[in-house]
Amino acid sequence: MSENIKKVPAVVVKRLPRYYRYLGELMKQGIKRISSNALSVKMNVTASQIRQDFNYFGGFGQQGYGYNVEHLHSEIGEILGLNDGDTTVIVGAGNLGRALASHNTFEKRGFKLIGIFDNDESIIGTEINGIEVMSVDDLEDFLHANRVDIGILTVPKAAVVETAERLVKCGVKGLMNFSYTELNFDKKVAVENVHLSDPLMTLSYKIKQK
Amino acid sequence: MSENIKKVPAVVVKRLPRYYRYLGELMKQGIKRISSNALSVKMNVTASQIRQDFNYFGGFGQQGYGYNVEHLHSEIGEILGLNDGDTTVIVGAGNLGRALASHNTFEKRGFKLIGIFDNDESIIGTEINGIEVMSVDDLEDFLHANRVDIGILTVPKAAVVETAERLVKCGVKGLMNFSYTELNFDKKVAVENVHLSDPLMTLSYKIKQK
DNA sequence: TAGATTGTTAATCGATTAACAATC
DNA sequence: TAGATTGTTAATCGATTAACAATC
Repeated sequence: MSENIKKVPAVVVKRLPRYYRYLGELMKQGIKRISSNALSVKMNVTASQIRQDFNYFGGFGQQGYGYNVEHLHSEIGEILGLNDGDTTVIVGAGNLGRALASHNTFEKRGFKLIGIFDNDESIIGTEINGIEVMSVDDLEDFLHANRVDIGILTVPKAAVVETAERLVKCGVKGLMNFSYTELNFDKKVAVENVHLSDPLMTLSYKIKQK
Repeated sequence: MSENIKKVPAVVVKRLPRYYRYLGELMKQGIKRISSNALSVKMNVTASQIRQDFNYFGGFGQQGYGYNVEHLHSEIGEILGLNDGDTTVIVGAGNLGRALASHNTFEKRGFKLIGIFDNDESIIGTEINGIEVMSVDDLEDFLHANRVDIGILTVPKAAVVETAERLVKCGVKGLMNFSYTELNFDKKVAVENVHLSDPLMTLSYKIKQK
């Protein structure tokens, strides 16, 4: 029941989306409550870890009963900030940028895509998923006119640092970087570097071991 | 100098692609050798960890000198199996499937995309990145005629389990799953579940803490 | 109430870091 | 050779698991 005083380890935070996913699934199945033990079997982790993880945020269960699935799901969503209506822009309307824009997964988790930018004249003005592609030249204007929380970077590697800095300068607080470099900002800016080829490489490694 | 006897921790394997990336970058910059200490500064990890990690595979350095960048890079590539010419197919030619097919990152790491499949008649027969989209009905025929190592699953959630099983039944050894479920196969099949919304959610969390 | 299951403390395990002898 | 830096062992730290008292 302790307040959120001690810092939550990054490893715990990284597990939250997975809990969120499983609990969402349970809800869909109409399951109202679940014990840490039952959940541990489904998720293939220990019940101890589940209870420890949840207790970083102050215990959402009830002795003798377990956890209310819907309540726990919504609490984790709240912890992750999925109800904050975070706004995003995608910079780089290439294949990946377009795919992410068209994907509805992000919206489903409560993120609002409000702008797509590119520097290709032939793309600017076209629509992706109902949003008009704007020129990167208008990036600052847009960012000053609209609060943007998260920037999704699907620009070529060579452009990523400059683009990131422009976003940050205009108040963007988080960056999701898909290019083959690693962005590193000071503590003020949160960064997630996503390298799609990494899991493919570890797969390749695992296959060799078989 | 020990042989690859004790099992390499998963956490070490996961770091290999990152080393590979940094070493590739150093090569491009024309840097021939580097000490664990210099690399640790660049990568923002400890020199100790770097040396420990490499020693799981048997020490690639030289006392008093450091590591030969090109040699280390190629050794890590070898460990990851990037020279094995692993073949892949993409099942699901939606936005994400198309983006991955068009992306040249996978090829650059030595993976060969040899087939794309979908069930949409209007897509079948069209070309993506020079590869014709085939019908999923022909999946088994294709897999029997061609050795496929890794299957990349960009099908809707509802179809993923069945599709995965079909691939595995035909000898596919690894699966990269992009759908919003988690695949779990027995030890024989390697699986990497990639959830693109996870990093976005942890970003959202981190932003809240600032 | 008795049974179940949490919240939480204590024990264990594994991963990271420090230290240093080996050696290029 | 002297200096640098690895490979590797030992110490520390943190995360996971086990255990159990609290309590619904």
